[in-house]
Amino acid sequence: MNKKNIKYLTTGEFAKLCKVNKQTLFYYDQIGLLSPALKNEKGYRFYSINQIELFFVIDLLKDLDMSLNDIQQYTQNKSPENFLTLMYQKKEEIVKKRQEMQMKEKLIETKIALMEEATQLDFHQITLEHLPEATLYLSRNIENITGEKFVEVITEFISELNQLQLDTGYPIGAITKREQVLNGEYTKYSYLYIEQPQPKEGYPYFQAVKGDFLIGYHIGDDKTIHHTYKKLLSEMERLDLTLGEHVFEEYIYDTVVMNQKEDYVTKIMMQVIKK
Amino acid sequence: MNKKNIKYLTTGEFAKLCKVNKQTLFYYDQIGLLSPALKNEKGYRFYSINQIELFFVIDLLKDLDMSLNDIQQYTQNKSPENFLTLMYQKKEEIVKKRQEMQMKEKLIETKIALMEEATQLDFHQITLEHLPEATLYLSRNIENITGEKFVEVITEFISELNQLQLDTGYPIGAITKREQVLNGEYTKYSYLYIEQPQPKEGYPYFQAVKGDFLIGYHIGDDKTIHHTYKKLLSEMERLDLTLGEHVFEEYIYDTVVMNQKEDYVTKIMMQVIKK
DNA sequence: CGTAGTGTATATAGTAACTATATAGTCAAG
DNA sequence: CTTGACTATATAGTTACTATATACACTACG
Repeated sequence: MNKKNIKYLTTGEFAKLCKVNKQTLFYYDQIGLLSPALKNEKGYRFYSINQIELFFVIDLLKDLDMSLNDIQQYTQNKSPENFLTLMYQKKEEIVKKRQEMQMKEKLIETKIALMEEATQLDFHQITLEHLPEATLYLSRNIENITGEKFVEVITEFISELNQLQLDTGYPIGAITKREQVLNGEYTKYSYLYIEQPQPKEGYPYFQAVKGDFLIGYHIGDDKTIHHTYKKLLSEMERLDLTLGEHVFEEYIYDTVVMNQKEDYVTKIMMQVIKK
Repeated sequence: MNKKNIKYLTTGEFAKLCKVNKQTLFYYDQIGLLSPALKNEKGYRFYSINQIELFFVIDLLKDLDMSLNDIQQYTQNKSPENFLTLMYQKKEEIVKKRQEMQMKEKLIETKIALMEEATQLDFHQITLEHLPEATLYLSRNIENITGEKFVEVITEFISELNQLQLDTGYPIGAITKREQVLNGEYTKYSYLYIEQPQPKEGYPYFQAVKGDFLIGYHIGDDKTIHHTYKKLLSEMERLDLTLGEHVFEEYIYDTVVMNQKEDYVTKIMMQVIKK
């Protein structure tokens, strides 16, 4: 900003230039963050035009989640060197933030795709489908685990998702082994999982076997899920199929889109082998 | 989120899972945004594990600058359709936000580059340089303009920069015509400008004539800039050059990095023609 | 020259979304 | 049966404004 500094701006004018409330400028003056170049004997504030540049920098820093207090640390120690240090630091932060934003964009896209898909489904239909290979990120084994330990495992699992940026927007599901299912222990899960459509290298993934799945939907509380399992198992027999290694369970509709447990929908995917 | 819903989490456990303060969950319960699945007779809260998914969605929406109040509008009208509508809307917003972030990343890069360059300069040196063609975005003419009108023009100019996303991080400079400079009216500027390294199509730009420039730096208040102009003009004569069409002025160090006007540095670029 | 209308100022209170603190009740382990 | 770690509520404090009330100033018109 530059030139014609003959002319000073009143608080109102400067506020308009900055696109902020006049009160905000009073506040900035009060806390000593950005004071007008001049004050006349009546207490009227006058800002020089080039102060807009400083305001823009303050606004930028604010946008990068810097507190006014921290910004003031800089404005009270202005220098080309300190400015450079600050900018280098903020550069790093903004790059990280942009990447996070891109992740979240993807996440929203996935949520949209999943929900669009869900609205097309007939939850009363049982289908036999061939699923292509998918990569799953697994939790620790949770087969024989106490309540307390379970909280620990799931906290760890979710921490990992955040740390390794594996939260793709796909639902967190649960895997049961054939053994338990044949025993009627439908909710004795072995692992939690989340699908990784673009798996990163170097993490311990579980490569889900591609293959044939008998897919059905359970409407309602998990407590009654055995009904749906029984229906699926009898359909399996009817189609002359045998149960494969694993069963996958994930929520289609959960607390995010429904108010009552009665309206939740769980997708059950039974791995099957054609005799 | 899923499974093993046999086990409920206490407020402390759930807070850890969500990576927030316990107080925040009390607060969310209080305002009715996210209440625990259960409360026992002693008032103890118990969250079901799948409530983490709802928390994550709330957290995502918050991250996209949605107020808790607005989020509550959704949570009180949950449905797959409303969720989709919301997500489509937020998708648009996040795309816009990501683009703004990318602009700001560029802006910071430019500020760093300019400041690094500045720290290398010898402000007492007058140099003759050949500058490549640069594209400038210009303000309205400000040659014979009253103080009031000037505020109007500059406000308009800055609004345009924001609206058309032309704030590249380069300084706002001022152009003077040969006529005024020869008359000794060094601060009778004709236009404000900002450099556009990657000019977009379809805007009325001023294509800066590439050519030879005599470049000097003024240290101190603009009020004394005539001294530097005189030095530059006499150096021009010494080198047997004639003044070209325009003179460009921009701040190298201003209120952003310096406290006093005495420390400001202005770069003066005089277009010259070799005889 | 007085007054209406707009502008400026200060002071104070209110807002959102927490965060911290104080006080008290609960529970499980030794 | 007491200690220590948890739970709860209630209240006050925080940040970065935003709104409101009141008073003074400046300008333009009749």
